[in-house]
Amino acid sequence: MLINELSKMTGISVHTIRFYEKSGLIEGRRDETVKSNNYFHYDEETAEKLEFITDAKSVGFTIREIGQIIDAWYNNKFSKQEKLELLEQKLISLDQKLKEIKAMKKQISQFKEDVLNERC
Amino acid sequence: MLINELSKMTGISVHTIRFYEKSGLIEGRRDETVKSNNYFHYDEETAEKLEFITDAKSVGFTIREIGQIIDAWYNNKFSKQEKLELLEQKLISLDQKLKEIKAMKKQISQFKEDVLNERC
DNA sequence: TACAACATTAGAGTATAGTCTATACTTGAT
DNA sequence: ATCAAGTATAGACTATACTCTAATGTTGTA
Repeated sequence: MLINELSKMTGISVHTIRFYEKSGLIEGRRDETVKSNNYFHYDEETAEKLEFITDAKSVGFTIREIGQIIDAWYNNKFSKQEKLELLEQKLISLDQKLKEIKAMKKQISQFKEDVLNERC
Repeated sequence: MLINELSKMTGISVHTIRFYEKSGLIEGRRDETVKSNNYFHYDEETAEKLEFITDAKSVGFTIREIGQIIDAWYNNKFSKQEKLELLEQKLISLDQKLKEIKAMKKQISQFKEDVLNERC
């Protein structure tokens, strides 16, 4: 599919998709048999990656981190051992985030208590 | 205390503390009895706020959101009802983040499985 | 009194992650 | 053939959250 269809499928703007491509997160391929244009073609896997990017961004991963995770899964830039270590690190950082969020929930619940009881 | 002491106490740079002050998150007060300078003085509560800001940033709240939470707790810009609603909204958004992080953990665990079993 | 350390303000610079504009070419329906 | 809609590239612009510099004044200790 071309970029417009990919954009509609994923809800990510054409501009942003191009930005992700320049950032190395996804990669379209050109159809060498077509000489009249140099349009990029994208497959289902790219759509999957874009959905993953959306989810990964919302949990706070940066573009760079997301790129590493994608490389650890879809590509072969890393050895098996390197991939496993990288993914394990990300799992650890997610556990850390879980802890921080739970602590923040407690703090804000306490704020609510304080407001309810006119303690502030 | 003066800004340098506050900085050392909290581990936040003087520059960043000033940035937070300009952003309305904290507020020093001037000692009106001292005419020779216009130094700002900060209290323990400001140090607490800065610790809260650090925690709140790490769970992904923006400066604007953090400002609202601080206003809902330390100040009286909002009515009791408004404060409770704002804090409740933040609790809901934290629950949402928890869900997203748990889902992301599952996804990355699956990536790990795939790498282990050479499925990618 | 000298002077290093600290204070203030205004504004410039940086990094991240987009978002948009301009220019130019291609495609597909009428 | 025409023309709206789609595509590519380069680069400008924006928002957020810092981070730093310059200029200038103040404080406290030797």
